Amino acid sequence: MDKATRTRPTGAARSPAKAPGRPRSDATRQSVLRAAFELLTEGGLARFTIEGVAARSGVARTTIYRWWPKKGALAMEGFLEATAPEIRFPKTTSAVADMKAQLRLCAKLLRGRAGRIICGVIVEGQTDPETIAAFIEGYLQPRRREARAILQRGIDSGEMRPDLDMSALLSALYSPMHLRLLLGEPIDDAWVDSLADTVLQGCLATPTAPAQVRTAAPPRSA
Amino acid sequence: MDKATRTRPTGAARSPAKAPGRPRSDATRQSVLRAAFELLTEGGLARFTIEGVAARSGVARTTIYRWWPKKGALAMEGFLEATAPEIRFPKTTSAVADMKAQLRLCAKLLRGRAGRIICGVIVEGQTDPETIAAFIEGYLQPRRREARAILQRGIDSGEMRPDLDMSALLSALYSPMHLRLLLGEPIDDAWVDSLADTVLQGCLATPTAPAQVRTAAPPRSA
Amino acid sequence: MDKATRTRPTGAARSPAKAPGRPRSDATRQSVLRAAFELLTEGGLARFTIEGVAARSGVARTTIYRWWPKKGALAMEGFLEATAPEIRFPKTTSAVADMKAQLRLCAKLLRGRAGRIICGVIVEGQTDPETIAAFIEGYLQPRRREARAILQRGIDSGEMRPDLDMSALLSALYSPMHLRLLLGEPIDDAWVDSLADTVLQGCLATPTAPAQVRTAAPPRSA
Amino acid sequence: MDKATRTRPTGAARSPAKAPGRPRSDATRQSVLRAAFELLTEGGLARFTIEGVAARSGVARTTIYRWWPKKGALAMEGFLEATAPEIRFPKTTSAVADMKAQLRLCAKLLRGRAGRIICGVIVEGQTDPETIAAFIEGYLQPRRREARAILQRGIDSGEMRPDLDMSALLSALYSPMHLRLLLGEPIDDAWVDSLADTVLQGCLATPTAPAQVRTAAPPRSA
DNA sequence: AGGTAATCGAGACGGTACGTCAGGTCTTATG
DNA sequence: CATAAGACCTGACGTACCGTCTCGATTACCT
Repeated sequence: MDKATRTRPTGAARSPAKAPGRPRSDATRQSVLRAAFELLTEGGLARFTIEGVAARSGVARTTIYRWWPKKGALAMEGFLEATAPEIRFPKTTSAVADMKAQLRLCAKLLRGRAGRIICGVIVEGQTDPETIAAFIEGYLQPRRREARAILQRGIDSGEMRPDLDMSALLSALYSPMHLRLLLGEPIDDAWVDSLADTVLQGCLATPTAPAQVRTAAPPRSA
Repeated sequence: MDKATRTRPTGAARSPAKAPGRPRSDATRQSVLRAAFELLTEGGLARFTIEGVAARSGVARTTIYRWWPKKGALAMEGFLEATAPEIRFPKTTSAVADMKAQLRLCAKLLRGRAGRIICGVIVEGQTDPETIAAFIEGYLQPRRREARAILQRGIDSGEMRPDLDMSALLSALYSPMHLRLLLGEPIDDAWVDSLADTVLQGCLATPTAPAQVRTAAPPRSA
Repeated sequence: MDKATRTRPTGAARSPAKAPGRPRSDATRQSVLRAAFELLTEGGLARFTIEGVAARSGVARTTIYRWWPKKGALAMEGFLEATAPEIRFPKTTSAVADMKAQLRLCAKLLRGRAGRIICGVIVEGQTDPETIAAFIEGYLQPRRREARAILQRGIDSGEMRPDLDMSALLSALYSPMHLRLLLGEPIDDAWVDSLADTVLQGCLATPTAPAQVRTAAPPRSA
Repeated sequence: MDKATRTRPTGAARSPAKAPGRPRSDATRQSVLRAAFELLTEGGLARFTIEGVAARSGVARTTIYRWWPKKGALAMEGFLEATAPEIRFPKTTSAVADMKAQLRLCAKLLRGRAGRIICGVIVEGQTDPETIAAFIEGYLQPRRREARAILQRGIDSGEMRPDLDMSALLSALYSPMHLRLLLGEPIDDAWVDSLADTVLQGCLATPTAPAQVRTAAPPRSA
């Protein structure tokens, strides 16, 4: 975010040294993020409080405020820190199959601890635009980019229509599960699959009988 | 909602009946709900506070707590009170046209003051399941019911496939705009239309060339 | 001070009832004042902190702020509450004797716990004029009034000059011990006596040899 | 004061001596003292804060802490630095006249910026004995010494009684104006004069009618 | 010239207290 | 009973300074 900027003012400068005063303690940063993540995960939002994070992390409140002036920023960073490694993208077969695989992966993420945090981030975002921006930028966009790539491969291979409205399509695929998350409704794989089928069914180059769509799209063959 | 029940636990008597003590003042109720709605609308969430509502409505805090023990309940009730009349359902031509009309109507609602409130309700709902339930029950369900009816008419008339997964379809159509609302992204009619086109395109009984879908579906004719 | 005003807005109204809501708890008030007094007495100034008072008294910080928006006000009121009964005025013989008696009494007060508090009040007063005013009004004035009466009796009886500049005289008699208090210097009775002798020696109607003043002035007799 | 000692623990050598490391920057010292003085003068105590001094002087906080571990020490040194030159002692006529002249001079000082600082020093002194000591040593004592000299001259010339209790007398003359300062009461020359008259009236070798004292003491004549 | 030893600036960090805001609960009196 | 008014406790907020600490960059003197 901007701590990076703070730590290393000149983005370019790869010179190892530069910061004047005492260097920022990474241990402190880690421990704050971890505490934030845990609290958000356990008590979810209600328990997620700067005081709480300070208490659990053993870091002074003031220090937290120094680096994360907004609670949302803290939540978001804690989230990214903790879930970044979890984001694995699927291999490749047909575009539809890949798409569904990624959706299932995403659903799994939402079902887990990360789901609670996303709710927290969105809630915080209601009061602070920057948090929302960070969320979109740091979480949604990457996923959309990847999904876009998958779809593009589908178009290129002739599996999918070339006139897809990608933006709309991605919304139709990803929004529902996030809204469900916020509404506390379950997000199981079956549901995700049926959504994907329903939405993708009109996107194939060769419109097929509904039943067929269910079993992944046959390339251009037929 | 349930204040009726609370005021007069003697289920049977809905007649003008005799209440033991001083009867609940409707003026008070109204003024609280109006204040809540205004605050939520103006300051949105940050300003929406029991204290604030009490101050603006001129009602004692205690009284508010008595009737709306959860902030979410207050928000939700204020929301319904104020927006119920605004919910107009579209006439009828083709199912697709009706669907798009309703989606646009809904989008308009979200763009307006009601949008702010919905965010508030969802946020409150994160801490209080009852609020979420009330939201789903009182706002989402009616809309879905109506949409379902539209789609059913489409199926019955042969305009749409008979094997639609309605639930998934409705999610695909309605969730994206609500998520956009929460993310602070604009919800204009053009976007809504392109979403509807994208999603509905695979739902027609007679798969059409993409361009054709754009101009509303021709009934069964061709 | 003004809590009185707050509790009973209409000064005149001695009618037993009037305050709307829940009446102020006197237990709370007492316990805050006591805690304040103790802290001031023990740790003197450094330890005298709203948080500390709250902790020791078991009263919520907010409640303290409600009634004593300035720390000085709290110190002052605690001081008066606790020392009011201690202020005993001397009997009567000759004016000079009475005067010295009162001075000794005052010195004793300053030597005790009250001394610490007076320092606190004066310190707080440096930032808040109202505190200083309360101190002058509530502590200094009463003492001066009494001293004035003593001197007046002395004049009436012919013991003292009729042309005394009372104001200056009182300053000369009372200020030194208060300044000593602030400077942490001891205030023993011998010192007080020698001061009184020195200052009063020029105030007698019949100027006497220095030594004679020491043994209190003989009324008009000689 | 003692920074010398601190800088060069090798007590003996006050000669240009050998300092191992980088010598202390006098520019820094000056600028800190000036900033301290200004802040104390302008905002009086509330604004007088190490951070503030650092900010205004452009000197690092650490550096300030190194040389003035107590805020009081800083205040005191800044005070002396800035007011030392202002301390002018009166010439000579009669002892009483000299005395009054010096009192007026002192009053003038207290009325000015120095007054604010003295308050600050005394306040700080409440928490730190060294500050009080420095204040007494560096400010009060010099004045008292001079006053003592004046009175001694008066005694020697026969103008004043030889049995004066100097210590008490000085207290009676100097304390009142300092206490007034702390209480925020005005210290005008007229008031100072009347105090001096009242107190000194009993100190003359030849007791006089009150009116006469008012117009300065007649040397030895009568 | 290099080493040693100090000052000085910059800033992170853990703390304490501040004063405020909101949430809830309670105690009274009145309608 | 429902209301209004308000006292009270709780918990968190965000801020201001404090005093300590770690760095690196100077700036001397002393080999």
